[in-house]
Amino acid sequence: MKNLTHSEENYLKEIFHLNGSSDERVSTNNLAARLNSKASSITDMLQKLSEKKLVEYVKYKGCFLTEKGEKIAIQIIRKHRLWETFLVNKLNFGWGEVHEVAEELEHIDSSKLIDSLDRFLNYPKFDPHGDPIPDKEGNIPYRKSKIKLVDAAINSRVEIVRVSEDSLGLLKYLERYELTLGTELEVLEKFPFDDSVQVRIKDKNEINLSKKVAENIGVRFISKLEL
Amino acid sequence: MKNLTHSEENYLKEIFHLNGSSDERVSTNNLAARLNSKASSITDMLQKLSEKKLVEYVKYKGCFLTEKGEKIAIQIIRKHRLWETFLVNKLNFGWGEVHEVAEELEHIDSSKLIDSLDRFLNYPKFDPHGDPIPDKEGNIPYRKSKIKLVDAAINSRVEIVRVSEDSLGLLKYLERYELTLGTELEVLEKFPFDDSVQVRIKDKNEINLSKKVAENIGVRFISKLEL
DNA sequence: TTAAATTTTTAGATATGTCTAAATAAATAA
DNA sequence: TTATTTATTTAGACATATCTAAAAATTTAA
Repeated sequence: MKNLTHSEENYLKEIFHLNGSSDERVSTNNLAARLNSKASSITDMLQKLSEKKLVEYVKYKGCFLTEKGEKIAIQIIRKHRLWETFLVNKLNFGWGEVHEVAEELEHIDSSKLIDSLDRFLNYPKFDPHGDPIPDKEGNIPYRKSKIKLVDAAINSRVEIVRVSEDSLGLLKYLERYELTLGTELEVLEKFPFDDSVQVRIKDKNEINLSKKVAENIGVRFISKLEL
Repeated sequence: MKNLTHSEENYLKEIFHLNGSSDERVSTNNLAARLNSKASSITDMLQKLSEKKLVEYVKYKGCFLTEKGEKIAIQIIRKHRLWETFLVNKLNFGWGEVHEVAEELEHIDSSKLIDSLDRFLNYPKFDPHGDPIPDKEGNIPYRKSKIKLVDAAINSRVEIVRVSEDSLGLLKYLERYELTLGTELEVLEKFPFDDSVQVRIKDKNEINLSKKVAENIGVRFISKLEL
Protein backbone atom coordinates (compact mmCIF):
# COMPACT_ATOMS: atom_id res chain seq x y z
CA MET A 1 0.00 0.00 0.00
CA LYS A 2 1.11 3.55 -0.69
CA ASN A 3 1.54 6.26 1.86
CA LEU A 4 -1.49 8.46 1.47
CA THR A 5 -2.34 11.70 3.22
CA HIS A 6 -5.20 11.86 5.68
CA SER A 7 -7.13 13.80 3.13
CA GLU A 8 -6.66 11.25 0.39
CA GLU A 9 -7.70 8.49 2.74
CA ASN A 10 -10.83 10.37 3.70
CA TYR A 11 -11.78 10.76 0.07
CA LEU A 12 -11.36 7.05 -0.60
CA LYS A 13 -13.38 6.14 2.45
CA GLU A 14 -16.17 8.52 1.54
CA ILE A 15 -16.34 7.34 -2.06
CA PHE A 16 -16.62 3.81 -0.74
CA HIS A 17 -19.50 4.75 1.54
CA LEU A 18 -21.32 6.77 -1.09
CA ASN A 19 -20.98 4.18 -3.78
CA GLY A 20 -22.34 1.36 -1.66
CA SER A 21 -22.61 -1.69 -3.82
CA SER A 22 -24.17 0.25 -6.69
CA ASP A 23 -22.53 0.65 -10.05
CA GLU A 24 -23.30 4.34 -10.35
CA ARG A 25 -20.51 6.82 -10.21
CA VAL A 26 -20.22 9.08 -7.19
CA SER A 27 -20.81 12.70 -8.14
CA THR A 28 -18.59 15.62 -7.27
CA ASN A 29 -21.32 17.50 -5.43
CA ASN A 30 -22.26 14.47 -3.38
CA LEU A 31 -18.70 14.12 -2.22
CA ALA A 32 -18.44 17.82 -1.53
CA ALA A 33 -21.47 17.69 0.74
CA ARG A 34 -20.22 14.66 2.68
CA LEU A 35 -16.70 15.99 3.05
CA ASN A 36 -17.81 19.52 3.99
CA SER A 37 -15.82 20.84 1.12
CA LYS A 38 -16.33 22.67 -2.14
CA ALA A 39 -16.89 21.04 -5.51
CA SER A 40 -13.74 22.60 -6.91
CA SER A 41 -11.64 21.02 -4.19
CA ILE A 42 -13.19 17.67 -4.96
CA THR A 43 -12.34 17.97 -8.63
CA ASP A 44 -8.73 18.71 -7.80
CA MET A 45 -8.44 15.73 -5.53
CA LEU A 46 -10.23 13.36 -7.90
CA GLN A 47 -7.75 14.26 -10.59
CA LYS A 48 -4.92 13.44 -8.25
CA LEU A 49 -6.46 10.17 -7.07
CA SER A 50 -7.16 9.29 -10.66
CA GLU A 51 -3.50 9.77 -11.57
CA LYS A 52 -2.60 7.48 -8.71
CA LYS A 53 -5.01 4.89 -10.10
CA LEU A 54 -7.05 4.86 -6.94
CA VAL A 55 -10.26 6.06 -8.57
CA GLU A 56 -11.74 5.79 -12.03
CA TYR A 57 -12.76 9.33 -12.85
CA VAL A 58 -14.42 10.83 -15.91
CA LYS A 59 -14.84 14.58 -16.19
CA TYR A 60 -18.38 15.65 -15.45
CA LYS A 61 -19.40 12.04 -14.85
CA GLY A 62 -18.11 11.32 -11.35
CA CYS A 63 -15.93 8.50 -10.08
CA PHE A 64 -15.72 5.11 -8.48
CA LEU A 65 -12.91 3.29 -6.71
CA THR A 66 -10.47 1.09 -8.55
CA GLU A 67 -9.72 -2.27 -7.01
CA LYS A 68 -6.61 -0.76 -5.49
CA GLY A 69 -8.55 2.20 -4.11
CA GLU A 70 -11.23 -0.03 -2.69
CA LYS A 71 -8.69 -2.18 -0.89
CA ILE A 72 -7.28 0.87 0.82
CA ALA A 73 -10.73 2.22 1.67
CA ILE A 74 -11.68 -1.07 3.28
CA GLN A 75 -8.54 -1.08 5.39
CA ILE A 76 -9.30 2.42 6.62
CA ILE A 77 -12.80 1.32 7.52
CA ARG A 78 -11.30 -1.67 9.31
CA LYS A 79 -9.15 0.63 11.36
CA HIS A 80 -12.00 3.01 12.10
CA ARG A 81 -14.27 0.25 13.35
CA LEU A 82 -11.63 -1.52 15.39
CA TRP A 83 -10.77 1.71 17.14
CA GLU A 84 -14.44 2.38 17.85
CA THR A 85 -14.71 -1.08 19.33
CA PHE A 86 -11.66 -0.40 21.48
CA LEU A 87 -13.02 2.92 22.69
CA VAL A 88 -16.39 1.46 23.67
CA ASN A 89 -15.32 -1.94 24.99
CA LYS A 90 -12.08 -1.02 26.71
CA LEU A 91 -12.17 2.69 27.46
CA ASN A 92 -15.88 2.90 28.24
CA PHE A 93 -16.69 5.55 25.69
CA GLY A 94 -20.35 6.11 24.98
CA TRP A 95 -21.92 5.37 21.63
CA GLY A 96 -21.94 8.93 20.47
CA GLU A 97 -18.43 9.82 21.61
CA VAL A 98 -16.39 7.51 19.48
CA HIS A 99 -16.83 8.65 15.93
CA GLU A 100 -14.81 11.84 16.03
CA VAL A 101 -11.82 10.26 17.77
CA ALA A 102 -11.93 7.24 15.47
CA GLU A 103 -11.77 9.61 12.52
CA GLU A 104 -8.32 10.55 13.73
CA LEU A 105 -7.14 7.15 14.87
CA GLU A 106 -8.05 5.52 11.57
CA HIS A 107 -5.20 7.31 9.85
CA ILE A 108 -2.47 5.88 12.05
CA ASP A 109 -0.34 3.85 9.72
CA SER A 110 0.88 0.59 11.21
CA SER A 111 -0.38 -2.83 10.27
CA LYS A 112 1.35 -4.29 13.32
CA LEU A 113 -0.67 -1.90 15.47
CA ILE A 114 -4.01 -2.67 13.91
CA ASP A 115 -3.50 -6.42 13.84
CA SER A 116 -2.44 -6.41 17.48
CA LEU A 117 -5.47 -4.34 18.35
CA ASP A 118 -7.67 -6.80 16.47
CA ARG A 119 -6.23 -9.67 18.51
CA PHE A 120 -6.50 -7.70 21.74
CA LEU A 121 -10.20 -7.15 21.04
CA ASN A 122 -10.61 -10.82 20.20
CA TYR A 123 -11.22 -10.40 16.48
CA PRO A 124 -14.61 -8.68 16.69
CA LYS A 125 -16.86 -9.06 13.66
CA PHE A 126 -19.04 -6.01 14.29
CA ASP A 127 -18.38 -2.61 15.80
CA PRO A 128 -20.45 -0.95 18.53
CA HIS A 129 -22.93 0.37 15.98
CA GLY A 130 -23.36 -3.06 14.45
CA ASP A 131 -21.33 -2.29 11.35
CA PRO A 132 -19.16 -5.12 10.05
CA ILE A 133 -15.41 -4.98 10.62
CA PRO A 134 -13.40 -6.05 7.56
CA ASP A 135 -10.66 -8.54 8.32
CA LYS A 136 -7.00 -8.16 7.43
CA GLU A 137 -7.62 -9.48 3.94
CA GLY A 138 -10.49 -7.08 3.35
CA ASN A 139 -13.33 -9.57 3.70
CA ILE A 140 -16.38 -7.90 5.15
CA PRO A 141 -18.55 -10.02 7.46
CA TYR A 142 -22.07 -10.29 6.20
CA ARG A 143 -24.98 -10.16 8.60
CA LYS A 144 -27.67 -12.19 6.96
CA SER A 145 -31.16 -10.82 6.66
CA LYS A 146 -30.55 -7.38 8.03
CA ILE A 147 -33.23 -4.90 7.05
CA LYS A 148 -34.11 -1.35 7.98
CA LEU A 149 -36.63 -1.03 10.76
CA VAL A 150 -38.73 1.13 8.47
CA ASP A 151 -39.14 -1.90 6.19
CA ALA A 152 -39.85 -4.48 8.88
CA ALA A 153 -43.17 -6.30 8.73
CA ILE A 154 -45.99 -5.36 11.06
CA ASN A 155 -46.55 -7.86 13.85
CA SER A 156 -43.02 -9.13 13.82
CA ARG A 157 -40.44 -9.34 16.58
CA VAL A 158 -37.06 -7.97 15.59
CA GLU A 159 -33.67 -7.28 17.18
CA ILE A 160 -31.65 -4.11 16.66
CA VAL A 161 -28.38 -5.08 14.99
CA ARG A 162 -27.19 -1.77 13.62
CA VAL A 163 -27.53 1.98 13.99
CA SER A 164 -26.06 4.61 11.69
CA GLU A 165 -23.09 6.13 13.34
CA ASP A 166 -22.75 9.46 11.63
CA SER A 167 -25.59 11.30 13.28
CA LEU A 168 -24.75 12.29 16.82
CA GLY A 169 -28.35 13.43 17.27
CA LEU A 170 -29.67 9.99 16.42
CA LEU A 171 -27.30 8.27 18.82
CA LYS A 172 -28.34 10.54 21.65
CA TYR A 173 -31.98 9.87 20.84
CA LEU A 174 -31.41 6.14 20.92
CA GLU A 175 -29.49 6.29 24.19
CA ARG A 176 -32.31 8.32 25.71
CA TYR A 177 -34.81 5.57 24.93
CA GLU A 178 -32.34 2.76 25.64
CA LEU A 179 -32.55 1.51 22.09
CA THR A 180 -29.21 -0.24 22.15
CA LEU A 181 -27.80 -2.97 19.98
CA GLY A 182 -29.52 -6.25 20.85
CA THR A 183 -32.74 -4.64 22.02
CA GLU A 184 -35.82 -6.53 20.92
CA LEU A 185 -38.72 -4.64 19.41
CA GLU A 186 -42.25 -5.63 18.47
CA VAL A 187 -43.34 -3.86 15.32
CA LEU A 188 -46.93 -2.96 16.05
CA GLU A 189 -48.11 -0.52 13.45
CA LYS A 190 -47.01 1.71 10.63
CA PHE A 191 -48.51 5.09 9.87
CA PRO A 192 -48.44 5.75 6.13
CA PHE A 193 -49.03 9.48 6.43
CA ASP A 194 -45.63 10.07 7.95
CA ASP A 195 -44.04 6.62 7.62
CA SER A 196 -43.52 6.46 11.35
CA VAL A 197 -43.43 3.10 13.09
CA GLN A 198 -45.09 2.14 16.36
CA VAL A 199 -43.02 -0.37 18.33
CA ARG A 200 -42.99 -1.89 21.78
CA ILE A 201 -39.61 -2.09 23.44
CA LYS A 202 -39.40 -5.59 24.88
CA ASP A 203 -41.07 -5.81 28.26
CA LYS A 204 -41.40 -2.06 28.28
CA ASN A 205 -43.28 0.83 26.80
CA GLU A 206 -44.57 1.52 23.32
CA ILE A 207 -42.93 4.26 21.33
CA ASN A 208 -43.45 5.95 17.99
CA LEU A 209 -40.31 6.19 15.87
CA SER A 210 -40.17 8.69 13.02
CA LYS A 211 -39.34 7.65 9.49
CA LYS A 212 -35.92 9.21 9.84
CA VAL A 213 -35.11 7.23 12.95
CA ALA A 214 -36.57 3.99 11.60
CA GLU A 215 -34.49 4.34 8.45
CA ASN A 216 -31.31 4.47 10.47
CA ILE A 217 -31.94 1.41 12.57
CA GLY A 218 -31.04 -1.98 11.16
CA VAL A 219 -32.90 -4.99 12.49
CA ARG A 220 -32.91 -8.76 12.19
CA PHE A 221 -36.19 -10.64 12.04
CA ILE A 222 -36.76 -12.97 15.00
CA SER A 223 -40.33 -14.24 14.72
CA LYS A 224 -43.90 -13.33 14.07
CA LEU A 225 -45.96 -12.02 16.95
CA GLU A 226 -48.55 -14.39 18.34
CA LEU A 227 -51.72 -12.38 18.33
CA MET B 1 -5.03 24.66 24.47
CA LYS B 2 -4.80 25.71 20.89
CA ASN B 3 -5.13 23.44 17.93
CA LEU B 4 -1.62 22.96 16.69
CA THR B 5 -0.38 21.09 13.66
CA HIS B 6 1.59 17.90 14.07
CA SER B 7 4.65 19.80 13.00
CA GLU B 8 4.23 22.53 15.56
CA GLU B 9 3.71 19.94 18.27
CA ASN B 10 6.87 18.13 17.23
CA TYR B 11 8.85 21.33 17.48
CA LEU B 12 7.57 22.05 20.98
CA LYS B 13 8.31 18.53 22.11
CA GLU B 14 11.82 18.63 20.70
CA ILE B 15 12.61 22.00 22.20
CA PHE B 16 11.49 20.62 25.55
CA HIS B 17 13.77 17.62 25.21
CA LEU B 18 16.77 19.63 24.03
CA ASN B 19 16.42 22.26 26.67
CA GLY B 20 16.28 19.83 29.55
CA SER B 21 16.24 21.77 32.74
CA SER B 22 19.01 24.09 31.59
CA ASP B 23 18.54 27.78 31.08
CA GLU B 24 20.40 27.88 27.81
CA ARG B 25 18.54 28.60 24.64
CA VAL B 26 18.09 25.82 22.11
CA SER B 27 19.95 26.59 18.90
CA THR B 28 18.55 26.44 15.41
CA ASN B 29 21.09 23.91 14.19
CA ASN B 30 20.49 21.65 17.16
CA LEU B 31 16.80 21.57 16.41
CA ALA B 32 17.46 21.02 12.72
CA ALA B 33 19.56 17.97 13.47
CA ARG B 34 17.02 16.45 15.83
CA LEU B 35 14.08 17.12 13.54
CA ASN B 36 15.87 15.96 10.39
CA SER B 37 15.24 19.29 8.85
CA LYS B 38 17.14 22.27 7.56
CA ALA B 39 18.10 25.30 9.60
CA SER B 40 16.06 27.58 7.38
CA SER B 41 12.92 25.56 8.04
CA ILE B 42 13.56 25.83 11.76
CA THR B 43 13.88 29.58 11.58
CA ASP B 44 10.55 29.85 9.79
CA MET B 45 8.80 27.72 12.33
CA LEU B 46 10.39 29.44 15.32
CA GLN B 47 9.12 32.74 14.04
CA LYS B 48 5.65 31.31 13.82
CA LEU B 49 5.78 29.71 17.25
CA SER B 50 7.15 32.94 18.65
CA GLU B 51 4.17 34.86 17.26
CA LYS B 52 1.90 32.38 18.94
CA LYS B 53 3.74 32.96 22.22
CA LEU B 54 4.74 29.34 22.49
CA VAL B 55 8.48 29.99 22.39
CA GLU B 56 10.70 32.85 23.38
CA TYR B 57 12.89 33.39 20.36
CA VAL B 58 15.69 35.86 19.66
CA LYS B 59 17.24 36.02 16.23
CA TYR B 60 20.60 34.30 16.08
CA LYS B 61 20.31 33.40 19.76
CA GLY B 62 17.96 30.42 19.79
CA CYS B 63 14.79 29.83 21.77
CA PHE B 64 13.16 28.30 24.80
CA LEU B 65 9.58 27.41 25.59
CA THR B 66 7.22 29.85 27.21
CA GLU B 67 5.12 28.55 30.08
CA LYS B 68 2.29 28.02 27.62
CA GLY B 69 4.54 26.17 25.19
CA GLU B 70 5.96 23.99 27.92
CA LYS B 71 2.52 22.98 29.10
CA ILE B 72 1.64 21.81 25.64
CA ALA B 73 4.97 20.01 25.21
CA ILE B 74 4.45 18.14 28.47
CA GLN B 75 0.98 17.03 27.42
CA ILE B 76 2.35 15.68 24.15
CA ILE B 77 5.01 13.79 26.07
CA ARG B 78 2.27 12.47 28.36
CA LYS B 79 0.39 11.16 25.36
CA HIS B 80 3.50 9.67 23.79
CA ARG B 81 4.45 7.77 26.94
CA LEU B 82 0.95 6.56 27.73
CA TRP B 83 0.62 5.19 24.22
CA GLU B 84 3.98 3.45 24.52
CA THR B 85 2.84 1.90 27.75
CA PHE B 86 -0.35 0.73 26.07
CA LEU B 87 1.52 -0.78 23.15
CA VAL B 88 3.93 -2.71 25.36
CA ASN B 89 1.62 -3.71 28.20
CA LYS B 90 -1.57 -4.40 26.28
CA LEU B 91 -0.62 -5.10 22.68
CA ASN B 92 2.63 -6.91 23.42
CA PHE B 93 4.83 -4.68 21.34
CA GLY B 94 8.56 -5.04 21.86
CA TRP B 95 10.70 -2.29 23.31
CA GLY B 96 12.02 -1.13 20.01
CA GLU B 97 8.78 -1.20 18.11
CA VAL B 98 6.80 1.39 19.97
CA HIS B 99 8.50 4.67 19.33
CA GLU B 100 7.54 5.19 15.73
CA VAL B 101 3.87 4.38 16.26
CA ALA B 102 3.72 6.49 19.41
CA GLU B 103 5.07 9.39 17.37
CA GLU B 104 1.84 9.26 15.41
CA LEU B 105 -0.52 8.48 18.24
CA GLU B 106 0.75 11.35 20.38
CA HIS B 107 -0.90 13.84 18.04
CA ILE B 108 -4.41 12.51 18.46
CA ASP B 109 -6.31 15.33 20.04
CA SER B 110 -8.79 14.21 22.70
CA SER B 111 -8.36 14.69 26.41
CA LYS B 112 -11.18 12.24 27.04
CA LEU B 113 -9.23 9.64 25.10
CA ILE B 114 -5.97 10.16 26.88
CA ASP B 115 -7.49 10.32 30.35
CA SER B 116 -9.45 7.14 29.70
CA LEU B 117 -6.31 5.46 28.47
CA ASP B 118 -4.49 6.60 31.59
CA ARG B 119 -7.19 5.02 33.76
CA PHE B 120 -7.25 1.87 31.63
CA LEU B 121 -3.51 1.48 32.18
CA ASN B 122 -3.96 2.12 35.89
CA TYR B 123 -2.25 5.51 36.00
CA PRO B 124 1.29 4.34 35.26
CA LYS B 125 4.08 6.59 36.52
CA PHE B 126 6.78 5.39 34.14
CA ASP B 127 6.73 4.19 30.56
CA PRO B 128 8.38 1.00 29.26
CA HIS B 129 11.74 2.77 28.92
CA GLY B 130 11.56 4.04 32.48
CA ASP B 131 10.75 7.61 31.48
CA PRO B 132 8.29 9.43 33.74
CA ILE B 133 4.73 9.98 32.52
CA PRO B 134 3.41 13.47 33.28
CA ASP B 135 -0.02 13.51 34.86
CA LYS B 136 -3.04 15.42 33.58
CA GLU B 137 -1.90 18.56 35.35
CA GLY B 138 1.59 18.32 33.89
CA ASN B 139 3.39 17.13 37.01
CA ILE B 140 6.28 14.89 36.11
CA PRO B 141 7.05 12.02 38.51
CA TYR B 142 10.53 12.23 39.85
CA ARG B 143 12.64 9.12 40.27
CA LYS B 144 15.02 9.89 43.08
CA SER B 145 18.68 9.23 42.71
CA LYS B 146 18.73 8.12 39.11
CA ILE B 147 22.16 8.33 37.53
CA LYS B 148 23.72 7.23 34.27
CA LEU B 149 25.39 3.86 34.37
CA VAL B 150 28.54 5.50 33.05
CA ASP B 151 28.67 7.53 36.28
CA ALA B 152 27.89 4.70 38.69
CA ALA B 153 30.49 3.88 41.31
CA ILE B 154 32.74 0.87 40.95
CA ASN B 155 31.82 -2.01 43.25
CA SER B 156 28.20 -1.00 43.53
CA ARG B 157 25.03 -2.92 42.80
CA VAL B 158 22.54 -0.99 40.68
CA GLU B 159 19.18 -1.55 39.00
CA ILE B 160 18.34 -0.44 35.46
CA VAL B 161 15.51 2.08 35.69
CA ARG B 162 15.70 3.80 32.32
CA VAL B 163 16.97 3.39 28.78
CA SER B 164 16.95 6.04 26.07
CA GLU B 165 14.20 5.33 23.67
CA ASP B 166 15.31 7.10 20.55
CA SER B 167 18.00 4.75 19.40
CA LEU B 168 16.55 1.63 17.86
CA GLY B 169 20.04 0.18 17.69
CA LEU B 170 20.54 0.57 21.43
CA LEU B 171 17.22 -1.09 22.23
CA LYS B 172 18.04 -4.06 20.04
CA TYR B 173 21.42 -4.32 21.72
CA LEU B 174 19.84 -4.29 25.16
CA GLU B 175 17.25 -6.87 24.18
CA ARG B 176 19.98 -9.08 22.84
CA TYR B 177 21.72 -9.11 26.22
CA GLU B 178 18.49 -9.13 28.20
CA LEU B 179 19.28 -5.82 29.79
CA THR B 180 15.69 -4.95 30.59
CA LEU B 181 14.21 -2.50 33.04
CA GLY B 182 14.64 -3.88 36.57
CA THR B 183 17.76 -5.88 35.75
CA GLU B 184 20.38 -5.74 38.50
CA LEU B 185 23.99 -5.09 37.58
CA GLU B 186 27.22 -5.20 39.53
CA VAL B 187 29.57 -2.45 38.42
CA LEU B 188 32.94 -4.17 38.44
CA GLU B 189 35.39 -1.96 36.64
CA LYS B 190 35.77 1.11 34.46
CA PHE B 191 38.29 1.45 31.68
CA PRO B 192 39.41 5.04 31.37
CA PHE B 193 40.95 4.65 27.91
CA ASP B 194 37.53 4.17 26.30
CA ASP B 195 35.19 4.90 29.24
CA SER B 196 33.66 1.46 28.91
CA VAL B 197 32.17 -0.25 31.95
CA GLN B 198 32.56 -3.85 33.02
CA VAL B 199 29.44 -5.20 34.72
CA ARG B 200 28.06 -8.52 35.83
CA ILE B 201 24.43 -9.15 34.98
CA LYS B 202 22.88 -10.53 38.17
CA ASP B 203 23.47 -14.26 38.50
CA LYS B 204 24.81 -14.32 34.99
CA ASN B 205 27.73 -13.37 32.83
CA GLU B 206 30.04 -10.39 32.83
CA ILE B 207 29.83 -7.99 29.95
CA ASN B 208 31.67 -4.90 28.78
CA LEU B 209 29.41 -1.98 27.91
CA SER B 210 30.76 0.81 25.75
CA LYS B 211 30.64 4.42 26.84
CA LYS B 212 27.83 5.09 24.42
CA VAL B 213 25.69 2.31 25.82
CA ALA B 214 26.51 3.14 29.45
CA GLU B 215 25.54 6.75 28.85
CA ASN B 216 22.10 5.73 27.71
CA ILE B 217 21.25 3.49 30.62
CA GLY B 218 19.83 5.04 33.77
CA VAL B 219 20.38 3.20 37.03
CA ARG B 220 19.42 3.42 40.66
CA PHE B 221 21.96 2.63 43.37
CA ILE B 222 21.05 -0.41 45.47
CA SER B 223 24.04 -1.18 47.64
CA LYS B 224 27.78 -1.57 47.76
CA LEU B 225 29.28 -4.87 46.80
CA GLU B 226 30.66 -6.97 49.63
CA LEU B 227 34.12 -7.85 48.56
C1' DT C 1 41.29 42.45 16.39
C1' DT C 2 40.95 41.19 11.96
C1' DA C 3 40.12 37.08 8.95
C1' DA C 4 38.06 32.72 8.45
C1' DA C 5 34.71 29.47 9.70
C1' DT C 6 30.34 28.53 11.40
C1' DT C 7 25.66 29.49 12.31
C1' DT C 8 21.53 31.57 11.25
C1' DT C 9 18.41 34.17 8.52
C1' DT C 10 16.29 35.81 4.23
C1' DA C 11 14.62 35.31 -0.40
C1' DG C 12 12.57 32.71 -3.58
C1' DA C 13 10.81 28.01 -5.06
C1' DT C 14 7.96 23.72 -4.59
C1' DA C 15 4.19 20.69 -3.04
C1' DT C 16 -0.33 19.92 -0.70
C1' DG C 17 -4.95 21.05 0.02
C1' DT C 18 -8.08 24.31 0.19
C1' DC C 19 -10.93 28.36 -1.46
C1' DT C 20 -13.65 31.99 -4.63
C1' DA C 21 -15.08 33.48 -8.95
C1' DA C 22 -15.59 32.70 -13.69
C1' DA C 23 -16.24 29.52 -17.43
C1' DT C 24 -18.08 25.45 -19.34
C1' DA C 25 -20.76 21.20 -19.70
C1' DA C 26 -24.89 18.62 -18.68
C1' DA C 27 -29.58 18.22 -17.35
C1' DT C 28 -34.15 20.12 -17.22
C1' DA C 29 -38.06 22.76 -18.57
C1' DA C 30 -40.52 25.66 -21.60
C1' DT D 1 -34.91 22.21 -29.35
C1' DT D 2 -33.71 26.20 -27.41
C1' DA D 3 -33.29 28.52 -22.93
C1' DT D 4 -32.55 28.14 -18.25
C1' DT D 5 -30.91 25.95 -14.31
C1' DT D 6 -27.71 22.98 -12.12
C1' DA D 7 -23.38 20.61 -11.80
C1' DT D 8 -18.70 20.59 -12.66
C1' DT D 9 -14.29 22.26 -13.96
C1' DT D 10 -10.67 25.76 -14.59
C1' DA D 11 -7.98 29.64 -13.22
C1' DG D 12 -5.94 32.07 -9.86
C1' DA D 13 -5.23 32.85 -4.88
C1' DC D 14 -3.86 31.63 -0.09
C1' DA D 15 -1.89 28.99 3.91
C1' DT D 16 1.30 25.42 5.61
C1' DA D 17 5.64 23.35 5.68
C1' DT D 18 9.38 22.41 3.49
C1' DC D 19 13.73 23.19 0.57
C1' DT D 20 18.15 25.50 -1.83
C1' DA D 21 21.11 29.23 -2.44
C1' DA D 22 22.69 33.55 -1.07
C1' DA D 23 23.28 37.01 2.51
C1' DA D 24 24.12 38.40 7.12
C1' DA D 25 25.42 37.79 11.91
C1' DT D 26 28.13 35.48 15.25
C1' DT D 27 31.89 32.84 16.87
C1' DT D 28 36.56 31.13 16.58
C1' DA D 29 41.23 31.29 15.48
C1' DA D 30 45.32 33.38 13.80
